[in-house]
Amino acid sequence: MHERYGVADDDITRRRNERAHTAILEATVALLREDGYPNLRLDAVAARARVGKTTIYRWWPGKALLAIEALQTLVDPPHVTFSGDSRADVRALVTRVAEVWTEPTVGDTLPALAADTARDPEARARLVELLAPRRAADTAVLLSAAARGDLPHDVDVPLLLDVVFGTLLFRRMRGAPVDDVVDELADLVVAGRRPRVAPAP
Amino acid sequence: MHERYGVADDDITRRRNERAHTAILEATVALLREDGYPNLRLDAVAARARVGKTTIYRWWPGKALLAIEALQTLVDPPHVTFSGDSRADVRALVTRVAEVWTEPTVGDTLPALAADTARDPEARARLVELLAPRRAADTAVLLSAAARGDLPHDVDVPLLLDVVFGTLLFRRMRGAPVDDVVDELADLVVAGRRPRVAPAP
DNA sequence: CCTGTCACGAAACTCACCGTCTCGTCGCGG
DNA sequence: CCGCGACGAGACGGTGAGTTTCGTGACAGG
Repeated sequence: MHERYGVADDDITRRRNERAHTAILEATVALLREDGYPNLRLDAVAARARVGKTTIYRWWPGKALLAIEALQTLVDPPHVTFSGDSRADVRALVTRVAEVWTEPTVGDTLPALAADTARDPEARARLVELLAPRRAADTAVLLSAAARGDLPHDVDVPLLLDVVFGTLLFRRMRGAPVDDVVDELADLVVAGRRPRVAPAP
Repeated sequence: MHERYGVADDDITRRRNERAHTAILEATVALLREDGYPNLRLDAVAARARVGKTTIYRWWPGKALLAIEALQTLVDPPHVTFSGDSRADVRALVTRVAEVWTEPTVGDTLPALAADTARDPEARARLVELLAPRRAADTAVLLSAAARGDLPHDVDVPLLLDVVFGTLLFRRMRGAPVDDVVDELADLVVAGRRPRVAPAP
């Protein structure tokens, strides 16, 4: 065949369309925020991005994968700083998670995507990848706390992260307040202290 | 008006159709299990239940509410027994939750419903109600453990339940094993013991 | 300067499914 | 025997996903 086909697909395909590419992702984020994933129409994305629907389908196989890539920027961890105080670091971690889940674009879209990709292992894998950078950053926080001796040396970090992510997401899903439990959750992680009800004022 | 309108709607409406009513719910459960919520077609429900689509829409406003009611029987708690041993009771609780979430009909459908009802507070309320009986039963378990002195007397029961439900559901959503963490989670609840990695065999 | 190529935007199109509507049937009470 | 109302079947309109078609403009090579 021709030699040009030897180059990576992305290099060939995406050279021309920087503008369209980012415009599509931005439009998707905006519409996810306004209408939610179930009401996201690709016609609307195309219209807002001033792009033909063709262009969208040239790069993404469908609605789900487009939404996943669009969420990436929102979910990626900001800068994670280490204070050296495990309690403070973990509390910051929990707060960051609460913020992401509370963001409507993420908190509502994520369960929708989980449902949409339930029967498509490949798409599901992509969805899990979406959280990978954040999980990596948060893993580092817990490992550093463990190294400092503030967590058991053989602590199951992934499971402990699931406790934080899962508890907050579940509260979001059932409409319970999320921000209110940050401290209790941080104490649970860092001290094994089970949550108490706030004393009467 | 006529006196017959004084009777509750259900009594009037549902007298005639016992058969159709249960057939619809059973068909919905079966199709949820086979195809998943996103692929659930009401035409298919009607066909399998040998019922006109009209009959479905006579009683349910749409797909979401029908699915919620169909899940009810699966989510309702079986018999909850108290052994008197808090650790054993809590472990049984966690196991029950893991079983429900693992059941594909529930574990896949619940996030989908959460997404579908994100912009409809009334439907969302119904969805939360779906879990109410189970939550009530599990609340009793934790309260009895607290009364026995095995949990702090002022323990935040709802939040602790969110930890159990949320952690397991989140693991299910991200494709991680659910059954494997039952013991660790039970220990977290009953002793504040943070999860450890299993020692090498 | 001309020409072929290729990605693009716009829009028409197909297909599937939701929710509604129509119609003929059947069971039940009067 | 008659009439009412719920029923099953299926046709219908509307909406949105994903595909196809077509005309345009940017760029490269001659």
